[in-house]
Amino acid sequence: MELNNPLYKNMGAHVINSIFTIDHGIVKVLLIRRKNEPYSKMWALVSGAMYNNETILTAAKRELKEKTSLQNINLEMIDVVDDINRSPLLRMFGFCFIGIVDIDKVNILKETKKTYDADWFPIDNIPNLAYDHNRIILSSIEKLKELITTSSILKAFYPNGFTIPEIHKVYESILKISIDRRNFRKKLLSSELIEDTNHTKNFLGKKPAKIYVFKEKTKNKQLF
Amino acid sequence: MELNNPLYKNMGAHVINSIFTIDHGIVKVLLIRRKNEPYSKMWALVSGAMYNNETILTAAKRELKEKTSLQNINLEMIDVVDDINRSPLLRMFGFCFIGIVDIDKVNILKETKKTYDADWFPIDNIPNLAYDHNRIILSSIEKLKELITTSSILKAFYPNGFTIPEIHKVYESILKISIDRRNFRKKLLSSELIEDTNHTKNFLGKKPAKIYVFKEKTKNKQLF
DNA sequence: CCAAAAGTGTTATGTTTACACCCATGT
DNA sequence: ACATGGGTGTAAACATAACACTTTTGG
Repeated sequence: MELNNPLYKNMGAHVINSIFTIDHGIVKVLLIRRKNEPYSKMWALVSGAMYNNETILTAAKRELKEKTSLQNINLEMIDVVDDINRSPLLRMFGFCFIGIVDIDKVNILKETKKTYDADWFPIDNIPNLAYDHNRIILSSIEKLKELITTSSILKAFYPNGFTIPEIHKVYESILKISIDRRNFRKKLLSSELIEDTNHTKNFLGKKPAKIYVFKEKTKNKQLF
Repeated sequence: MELNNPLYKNMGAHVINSIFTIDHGIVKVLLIRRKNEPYSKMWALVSGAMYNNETILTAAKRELKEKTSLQNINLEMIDVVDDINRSPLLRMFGFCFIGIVDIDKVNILKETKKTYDADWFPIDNIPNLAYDHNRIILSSIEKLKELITTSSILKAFYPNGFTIPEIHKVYESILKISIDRRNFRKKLLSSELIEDTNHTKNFLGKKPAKIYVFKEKTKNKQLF
């Protein structure tokens, strides 16, 4: 490779996180409001420029932490965007990630050095976003549906285990379908993706529900 | 983004193509022998450095054409590798693509400005490769299996249509399983991924076989 | 003892597997 | 006419879908 050829270098990269949650049955995505140019004051996915001495995943986690304080979130790369003019400043790749968090267990920073605000938006009601994030959030929503049926992206969402009725609602919210309770339970159990923990979770005035966890190995079986 | 920060730029990218074919039932991958440093004289996947004024896919196709003369091949990005030191010269992303061609319909250039040789290697017998291509070819083989069961990557392999017995052998070769002829036909037909062309293909001394084509829309249904 | 949600079983329906015979062609 | 591989149908096994009752808890 002729390193003196300027065509071979002078590139940079963004990392762009679509962080989802489920809030009372509504699927929501985390957005931040930018302070800096370009696209100052606009809402955007949790994103930023990557350093050339870190890995892509490290950059994604760093940006997420810097702009929202979220840590230890499982992120999965789902796409690379590379329109030549997608950034007005420099040729920038966009590495897109997806993650899912429990809204009740996280506390989002409202303002940071580079952001004015941060909030959860229902995926049916997303404001106009900076860069090419309008397109990216749409493909992330599609990918979320795909991931939930073939892999257990939900493992990260329920690190301490989950009950089957809980996760049932999550599937219904994301896929926008309704699934028979009893058949859902049977399918999930027979998939061998989850296992019983011998613990139960109590809900007020209701029969306690068994707590399950995702097994380590993912078999990549299509569920729905 | 503070453009004067050197951490934000000075990156480059490789495009790395795993081109597969099926030669008399054996799955093979296309390798080239490098002329230039680094890794001069070593075998490698069909790859090269991307220009900062082209898209990633354009770069992948350009490299494929420059080093093998192959054109109009359908390429799909399957992975991004980003170890910080994967290239000794510069921070380089590696964008990995997969493609599949019909060995009887292509003619590979043996030598180019940047390559000494090019050849097809059975995937069970691959020489030591340049860069991190040993790892990449392994994940490409796994991805090939995955793609063949969920999408019709074979569409590009059979642009003029195929017969069911032909494609049946391809599935068996790649997945290394045996599938009942009659059930294979039924599953593929009922998947609605393919349609009859009302043409037939003659084989010497055998009953002519119907020619099918893949439909445009891919439904992403898991077949096996 | 009542309401609310968790947990279980059974039958019907659809899908996949296993398997055997007939058909069109070139020699 | 026969050898070779293409094309079709059917019954058994298995998986999925539809559906109703019992259990545990807090109030």
